[in-house]
Amino acid sequence: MTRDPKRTRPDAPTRTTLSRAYIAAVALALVDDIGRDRFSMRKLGAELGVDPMAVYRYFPDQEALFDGIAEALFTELDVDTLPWDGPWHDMAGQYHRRLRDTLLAHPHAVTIFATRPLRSPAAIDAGTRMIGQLTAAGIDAADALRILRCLREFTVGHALNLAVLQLGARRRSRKPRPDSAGYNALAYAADQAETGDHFDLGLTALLAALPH
Amino acid sequence: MTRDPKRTRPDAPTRTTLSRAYIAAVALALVDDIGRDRFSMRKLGAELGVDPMAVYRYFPDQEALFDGIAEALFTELDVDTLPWDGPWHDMAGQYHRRLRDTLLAHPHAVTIFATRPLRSPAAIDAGTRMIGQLTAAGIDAADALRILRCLREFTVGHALNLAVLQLGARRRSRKPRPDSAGYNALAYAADQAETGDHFDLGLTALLAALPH
DNA sequence: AGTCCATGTCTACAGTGTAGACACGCCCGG
DNA sequence: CCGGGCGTGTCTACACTGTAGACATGGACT
Repeated sequence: MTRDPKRTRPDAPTRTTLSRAYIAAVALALVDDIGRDRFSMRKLGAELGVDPMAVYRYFPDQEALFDGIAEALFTELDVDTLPWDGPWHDMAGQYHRRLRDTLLAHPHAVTIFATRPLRSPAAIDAGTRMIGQLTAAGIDAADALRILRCLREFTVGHALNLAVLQLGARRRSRKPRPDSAGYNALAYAADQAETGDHFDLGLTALLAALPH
Repeated sequence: MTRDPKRTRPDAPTRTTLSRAYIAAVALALVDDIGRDRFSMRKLGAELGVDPMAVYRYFPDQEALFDGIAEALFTELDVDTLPWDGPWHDMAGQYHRRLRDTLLAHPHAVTIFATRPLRSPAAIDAGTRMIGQLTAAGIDAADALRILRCLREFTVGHALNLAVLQLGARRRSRKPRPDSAGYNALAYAADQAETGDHFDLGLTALLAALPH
């Protein structure tokens, strides 16, 4: 089961005190390990080597901690290294591909990311920069936001769908054999289409049909 | 707060015994009222006028009950009345618009729907019918599945995003005034773009760029 | 030296999902 | 007619959850 027994867990920064970022990173690693539903503040405390209540000095409640996890995922995107100077199609394409890859690297955390708005300064800053790049290309600001929302919603929906399928397949393991009665056109198509290889199809379709 | 004090709750079918469908419908109504996080089996039992443990005669656990809620949402789509005989663009367009409308009518239940695969017979049947309509139009089965996945992922991602924004706005109520420092290009664009009116943009873009 | 405050700890409480034994009504073979 | 099974709802109990509130402690600053 644990393919990677020594799962990478962020090292404590010489263990002086806790910090929001460190707690969020450990919480993310714990969610990666055991999933959101098995996650608990007590287990997080144990993982931190600290009383569970200590976390509440840094986050008002579990919901805020999950906001922190979403933030940690966002910083993993490293948006500063995007092509902010080229055509916006390149920037947007790369950004959403990175978003997809990052989310799929944390399948257990995708629902956490997908179910809350990201309002951290870094995220807002990236959003404004994107809007700016589109308006610089002659696109109305409102249209720019619409376009970016479409791309983002497709990407997040895609990652969420894949994560759900992948995690659900683990416990069900129901794949009808080609000779069984349940093997219909849908199952046949699913056999042909590798799961997840349609992301580029949708992304390029969206980019192609939207204004340049 | 409760704009609609007498919230429509499905009538008991002359109250002989419970049933999976009835329990799922009441659970959905309860989630609509109080949200998924405040939902509990005990409250569901109270709403049903029955011991909480009675539900476990019909669903093995809460997760299975939520599967039932997702099923209830799917049946609300009434897929039989889709234009199964016309061009598949019409069928797919109408289907995903209905899906969006239904999900937005249950903002508190969107996360439940989005975070589990739908494997009910009705859903599988609808899926195979859709695949069939696309292959009848000369599209390879694997490509048909890819196309449908793109559309579905965009739609679900969209509904999830809107639900999250709408529900989050209720508790935060943070909308920067135009004269404040936090009013940047993103906030300006958000003021211009009505939330949610970009769905047609993305859907038609996807349909236009995909094979006919 | 004394005060304050940030940080971590402890206890406690209300509420959760659900396992397992129990009670009651209906149906059906004798 | 009966008696027993069985489907359905009930009750109790347990391990576990998030988190409020009081407490300890150690270093920093006056």
